[in-house]
Amino acid sequence: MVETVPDADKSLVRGDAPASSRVPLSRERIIDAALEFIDENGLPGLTMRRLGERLGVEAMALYRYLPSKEDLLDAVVDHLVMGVRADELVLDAPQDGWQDFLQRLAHGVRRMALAHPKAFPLVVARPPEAPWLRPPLRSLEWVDTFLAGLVEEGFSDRAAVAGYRAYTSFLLGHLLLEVSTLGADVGPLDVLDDGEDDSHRLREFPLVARLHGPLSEDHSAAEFEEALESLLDRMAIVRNED
Amino acid sequence: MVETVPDADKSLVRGDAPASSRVPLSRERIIDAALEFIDENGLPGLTMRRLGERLGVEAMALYRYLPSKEDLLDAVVDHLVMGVRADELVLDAPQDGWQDFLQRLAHGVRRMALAHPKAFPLVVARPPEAPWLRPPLRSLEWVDTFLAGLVEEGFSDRAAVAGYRAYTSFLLGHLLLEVSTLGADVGPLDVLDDGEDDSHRLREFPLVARLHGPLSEDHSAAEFEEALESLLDRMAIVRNED
DNA sequence: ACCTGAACACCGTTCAAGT
DNA sequence: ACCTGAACACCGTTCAAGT
Repeated sequence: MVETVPDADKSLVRGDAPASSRVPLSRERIIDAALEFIDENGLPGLTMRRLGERLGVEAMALYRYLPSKEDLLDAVVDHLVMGVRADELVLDAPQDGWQDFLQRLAHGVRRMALAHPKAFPLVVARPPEAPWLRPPLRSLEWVDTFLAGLVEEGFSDRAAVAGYRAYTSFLLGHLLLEVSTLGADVGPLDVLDDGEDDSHRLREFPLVARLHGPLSEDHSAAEFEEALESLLDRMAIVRNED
Repeated sequence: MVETVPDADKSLVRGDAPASSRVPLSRERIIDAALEFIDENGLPGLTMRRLGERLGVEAMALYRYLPSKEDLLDAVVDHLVMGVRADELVLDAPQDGWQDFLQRLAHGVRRMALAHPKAFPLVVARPPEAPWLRPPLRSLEWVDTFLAGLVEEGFSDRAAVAGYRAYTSFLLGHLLLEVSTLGADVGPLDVLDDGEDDSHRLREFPLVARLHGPLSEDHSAAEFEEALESLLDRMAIVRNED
């Protein structure tokens, strides 16, 4: 987001090397640039060489700050996951009960996902460090915050852990599907081919054809809300049974 | 699964080229081999060249049957999604009510996911052809079957569509997380590093340390069942409200 | 101290040529 | 009709060398 490069010398005619080398490279700067690149061009387009180019540097220079591309992607994921903690609307601990706490957290994660639809699948795809670090809450910090929040609000250990699992499953399913309809374009090689070929096959499936209208409507926000409420109701029952 | 190659000539000492070229290449054979390869070696290991090698052929030969690697991956996904229809335990239409229908379908998809944990993420990752073809039920066939099943059982059009969306979100979230703990190893480059570094950071998060036991237990099956029941209950309410 | 050039092994893909 | 050899443009990554 923040363009740290002073536009002093845009003198060079062809902007191939923006000479942003004034600000020295850093892990932070590389990670930010990678996320921006993914937001703009999609995951498959991200290349060490192209990322270097964007930073006014040869690809090999990046290896002084990150051991590999894998590590870069992990760092981007961490950046996103930790970014949710910086969201002022998401507070660290329950203030108005656990339900309010989980509501705010869910909306914070959703904002992150919608802000970076092409990067969010990464949060899911990177293999987790431990089986109980479940995306999208895949950090010790978040697991701790989450469990502490529930235990402090009267959940048993078992119920808190069960809640963590159900909650992450819910977030993942809903947000991944919502986001996939946004970040669908893999690049500029997108040929619009709707209409012809689709309607051909649609004649085989008259029900889908009839429901084409309702099927195309987007009610993601309302559906997210409803499913979240239903999950919280379910958790409330488990909590009181204990 | 089915080895169509007769083991007539395993005569060649080094098994580099299994000379399976007796059976001519075909789209089917390539897709099957690709799925097996992913099951064994993981997605990142799949390469046109290595897949050719497995089939006793140079990589370029594959291009007579599939236009690109992207198309190959799409074909693998289709193969998996359609494979669920061949599962005898999953029947096409409601026989004992819609709840039983959705239960059988959910378990069929789950069996597929657990049988191919390293390939299942593909079902999610491939960009959908239309926004209303939602993984893992991403085919006109399944959308039609699903909607027909519900409408036939008294759901309004709107309720059936809402059900389709809630149901796919549920399957995706639960199965992706269940499967990611299975297919976690990206290849043979897996260095086990548990113990030392983890326990170091764990001292910062005493609650996670305390709950390490419960957090490591696997109750996927029971949690899947419970969440599914809860979803069906929710759908039953929507159905009756209509 | 920080970056580059040249190189290596490996990709996906095309196409003329082999059998 | 079906497959291969050679080639192209592009990867991630290493390392000695430049400034």
